[in-house]
Amino acid sequence: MSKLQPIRGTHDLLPDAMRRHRHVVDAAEGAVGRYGYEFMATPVFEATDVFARTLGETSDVVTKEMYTFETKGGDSITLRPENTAGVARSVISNGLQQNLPLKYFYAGPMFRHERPQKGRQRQFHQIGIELIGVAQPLGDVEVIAAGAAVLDALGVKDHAKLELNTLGDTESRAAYRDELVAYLSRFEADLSEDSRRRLNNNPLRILDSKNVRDREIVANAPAFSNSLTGEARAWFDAVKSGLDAIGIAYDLNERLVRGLDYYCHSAFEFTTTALGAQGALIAGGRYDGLIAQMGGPDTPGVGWAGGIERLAMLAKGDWRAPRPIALVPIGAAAETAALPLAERLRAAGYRIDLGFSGNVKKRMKSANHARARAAVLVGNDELAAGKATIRDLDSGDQSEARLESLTHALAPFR
RNA sequence: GCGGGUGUAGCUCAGUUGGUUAGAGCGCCUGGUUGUGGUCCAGGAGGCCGUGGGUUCAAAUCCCAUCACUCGCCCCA
Repeated sequence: MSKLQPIRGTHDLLPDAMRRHRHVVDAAEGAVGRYGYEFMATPVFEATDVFARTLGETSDVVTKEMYTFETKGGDSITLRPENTAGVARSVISNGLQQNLPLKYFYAGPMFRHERPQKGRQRQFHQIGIELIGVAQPLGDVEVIAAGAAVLDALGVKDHAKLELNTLGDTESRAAYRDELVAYLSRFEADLSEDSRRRLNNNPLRILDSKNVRDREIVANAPAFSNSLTGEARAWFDAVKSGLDAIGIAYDLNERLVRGLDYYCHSAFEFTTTALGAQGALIAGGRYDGLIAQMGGPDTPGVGWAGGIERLAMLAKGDWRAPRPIALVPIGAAAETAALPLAERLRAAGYRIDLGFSGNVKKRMKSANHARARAAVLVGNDELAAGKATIRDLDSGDQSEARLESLTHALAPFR
């Protein structure tokens, strides 16, 4: 094992892994493209404020997981831990509220300083979509449907189930928060340390605690659904009936919460049990308050993000490298002729392997290693006759073809 | 940040109660084949046994520390 290792929590994407990775991105782009979402990208780093203010000063991501640096000019910048804040910033920066609704798809690296685990890295990659400027429950439905379509395209639908909850509107949440804090305060001494801390700054998160004692206490907590305003309830009902109408099954989960203030109405996760502790494949929700909170015009939004590595581990497909055709020159004269011949075949769309050195045996061996479909042998005999020998490397059959008509003769091996 | 497991060849792994030149399979290289791959045969290269310290006549093996990976907690995608 070499001493020179990548930074903890980061991984190289060698071609085998990269093809798998690309497949997730391409399949997702295709799926959400049918809903009108277009590929875009924001910078990998942003001013620290973009994340610190929007993700909530108390969230784990902000308090202990961000990669934050000071620039030579003295500004604080942060490697993005997620992409929604960056998209929101972009909407404001570019004055995009003039073109609503916006439908964006993104894919790229995110950075969180967490303890690495299976399906959890410090540099990881997400795909995601954002629907900005739609203040109707139908927006939530479409976003969720697009997520389901991505899972379907990747062949992982069977591994995933959709969990759904509502966080209501601001009024509902404030009312519930008071009620919940009142209830939990009676058990403050019994709560876990984490949950006691959350009691002040993030009480909804306690509903999500995995601590056994916390769960017992939470089991009898007042239900959020009772605090919903009529408007919030109607919104949620509309989302549910929209999903029903297109046959997307979901499990209601009142424990599914988001700790961040700007989240409202729909919160959802496509989860799996196939990846150990890392259950979330795609997670998202509505964030109507976000853009306004960042200083932009009051603009609603809803979206989700999915972990590419997690999806790639479950995705079904064939990731082998595409098969080339090997061009095998024999002798000095043939080597000279091979280079322009290779270029001509490449220009015609063929994937041509032309080795840099080696005798026939060596070149044939590496052709086999590259899983080439065919080898094109060109030696003095062939050159003199203006021909090439084509060997089918699967069957071993050989035939001859005139050099001028090679692009046609190789068609079966394309 | 907290707990458990694991670190031996490029990869997957053996390695006895501590004992002499640390092994296998796969992969890689060379040859058997001067213009023909896959199969077969023969040969070869490649290891500071994760790193540092300790115990011992002697450490891949026992002890301590450290780093990395991994599983779980936490958090999330």
